[in-house]
Amino acid sequence: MPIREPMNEPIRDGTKDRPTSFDIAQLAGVSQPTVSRALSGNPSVSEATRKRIEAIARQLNYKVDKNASSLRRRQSKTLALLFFEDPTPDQSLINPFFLAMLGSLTRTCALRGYDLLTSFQQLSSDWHVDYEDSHRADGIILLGYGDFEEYRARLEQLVAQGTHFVRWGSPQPGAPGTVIGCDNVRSGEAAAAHLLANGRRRIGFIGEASSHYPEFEARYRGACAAQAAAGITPDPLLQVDALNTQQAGHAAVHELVRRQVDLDALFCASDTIAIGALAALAELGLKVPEDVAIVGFDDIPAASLTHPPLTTIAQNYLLAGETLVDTLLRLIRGEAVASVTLPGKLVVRRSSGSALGR
Amino acid sequence: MPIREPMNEPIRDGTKDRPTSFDIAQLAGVSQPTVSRALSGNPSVSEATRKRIEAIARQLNYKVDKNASSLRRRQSKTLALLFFEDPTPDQSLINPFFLAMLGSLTRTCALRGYDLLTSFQQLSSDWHVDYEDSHRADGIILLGYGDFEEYRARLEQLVAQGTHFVRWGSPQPGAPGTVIGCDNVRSGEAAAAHLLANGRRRIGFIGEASSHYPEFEARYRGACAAQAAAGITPDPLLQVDALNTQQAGHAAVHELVRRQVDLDALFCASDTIAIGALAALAELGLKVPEDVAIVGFDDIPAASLTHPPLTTIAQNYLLAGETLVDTLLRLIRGEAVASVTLPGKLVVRRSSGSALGR
DNA sequence: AATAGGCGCACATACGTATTCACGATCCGG
DNA sequence: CCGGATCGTGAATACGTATGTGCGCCTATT
Repeated sequence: MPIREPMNEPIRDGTKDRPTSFDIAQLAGVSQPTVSRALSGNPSVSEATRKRIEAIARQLNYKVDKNASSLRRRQSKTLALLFFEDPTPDQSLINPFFLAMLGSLTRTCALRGYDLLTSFQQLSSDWHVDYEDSHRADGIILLGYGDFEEYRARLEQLVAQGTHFVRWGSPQPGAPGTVIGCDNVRSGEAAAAHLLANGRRRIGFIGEASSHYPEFEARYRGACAAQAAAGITPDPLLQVDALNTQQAGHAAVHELVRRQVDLDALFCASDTIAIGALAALAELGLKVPEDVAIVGFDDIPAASLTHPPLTTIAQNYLLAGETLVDTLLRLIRGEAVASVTLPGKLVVRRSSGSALGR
Repeated sequence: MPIREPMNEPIRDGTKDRPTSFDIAQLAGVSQPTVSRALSGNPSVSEATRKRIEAIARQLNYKVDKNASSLRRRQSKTLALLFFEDPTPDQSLINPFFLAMLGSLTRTCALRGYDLLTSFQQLSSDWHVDYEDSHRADGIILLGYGDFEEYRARLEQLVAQGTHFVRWGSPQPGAPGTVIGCDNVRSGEAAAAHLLANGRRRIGFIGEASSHYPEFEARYRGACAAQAAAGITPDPLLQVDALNTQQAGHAAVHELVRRQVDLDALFCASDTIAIGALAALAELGLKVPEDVAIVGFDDIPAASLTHPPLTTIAQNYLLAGETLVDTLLRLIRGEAVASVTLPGKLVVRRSSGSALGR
């Protein structure tokens, strides 16, 4: 027995339920499949019929049911965005750089006809949230996924499952999946080279040099390379580990003081860290840039507001978001994709001093 | 003819397709409905059967198909978040306060078992994006929807359609729908009272006093009330319209200079505006707070970084996000809800000077 | 005027899950 | 030892859209 007896006889009454393609079909005097084809631009529907159907659909404010459509089509036209946060004390603060990228991500998604599901995850949590397995999303974007080694197994599981995903990070040989990231090494080089050009010789680095944050480590490598090129051997005592928080930056400066090392510049692995460092230096009565020149990383909105304004490496978050989305879409379409490295750009402000040196 | 001949005979072969509840059913030796019941916690399934099914589901990494589930259940367990942006030149900058709220929103959604669809809309765009009509979301959260009068018709259409939505804004009598917002009037009062207590008598206001931004207008009303209570008649020349950008704040200060008005304090309708104003004052050689005391609004992260640090009204974005989500969920459940006004809190920093006055 | 071709549309069905209904088994009190 | 309640499960079907298949009609060709 057919579900709807005379096929086009609408069962739904005048209740507040949204109209379905059957309702449109009945009013247009066609079958339901024709409605579906007309609204999806299928050329096998005549222009006259299409116009008629479209008019009725608009009039009834008919919208294709996304669930039914996704179920049948076997694709959701939705991407999932997963922020992984560091376990910061304040649960609400998100890496400003990622927030800046968010605008670009949603906009690009919209332009490509995709919706974006946003979610925050604890690094520790079982993020087997499986957006793709449950057909909620066609692919996944991972942000802030710094703890690479620790979670490598999970990423490899995603790859094995055939899940479509891209992540923002540090492109590394052998890393599972597709990675979009800033050229951290070269940008680190540029930052250090800038400080060297300003006459600085004892350059400290605040940020994990371990592989916990591959990006930070790459920035440090670049800074070391620049110093080596200038004939300077980086002093390990000048490097302090720090998470990506102002507090950590603040504490790191005090750690350097405790070590009684001589330094005339600081390269901070992120602007957030640099802001904490600036505060600590101010408390200690050290002048920036006269006593200590500072360079940050990210060019977050607050970077131009610090005192003095922060010299930093700007990441192109507009391009970053676009690249993440478009790469993921290519992956979903089954095209071959490669990891992408985007350039960073030195933005000189007052915190790094003039070329005349200290 | 039944769709699947012997009901539990799986049609899908060993391809990379995800398993369905039929697959689980066959392996567990039960019917598909039992699998559905077991996994959704239906108590009419025996504990033994449930355990068996759960084990198999976990082993196969089975996930309920969200589309099929939503289609059948007629609810998506998803909320849509729509950011409405002012037409700022830089398409990428979002109101920092809203970004701060984003974390709270996603977290609250996750806790309540909901997904969050995020989208940016141009104020001008036809945002008949109809997330609820297409059954993509069960309800909608509107942020940054300041242009109240102009779009009132659209909001009323949403109400008429029975769409579930809440918006962040200024609770006003007769406003369509449910509104969650800060107590802008009282907060404006507090800001002005603070300046008055510090001996200021000529208090300027930067921000739309028209209804374009109802929130800004309410803040201005509060400030006027506080001055009136102190026996001061606010000078209309001391009020300058400004959009919510640094550029506008900057320009507003120059406008005040052009008007040659006497002023010893500025209450800015947002921190973003205040930051622009600070920059303009610095250019003009005016000292903050000695010459001009400043109070902002929002307490965005950058507020504590300005020079001098900005006195401002903090909005509790954690509570705000929670309230938005929970109110919307009550609306969806069909419960009666009322608009909510949340308190703002004065955060005193250096930009407003000491109690000793100018 | 007969036929080949194509165009436009209807029919049937698939997508995977949730829910209603009914039925058999078990349990209990009388 | 029997009737009714209770529990656990299977059968059937609904949710709304998209698509493969095939049929009728209209036009163009001989």
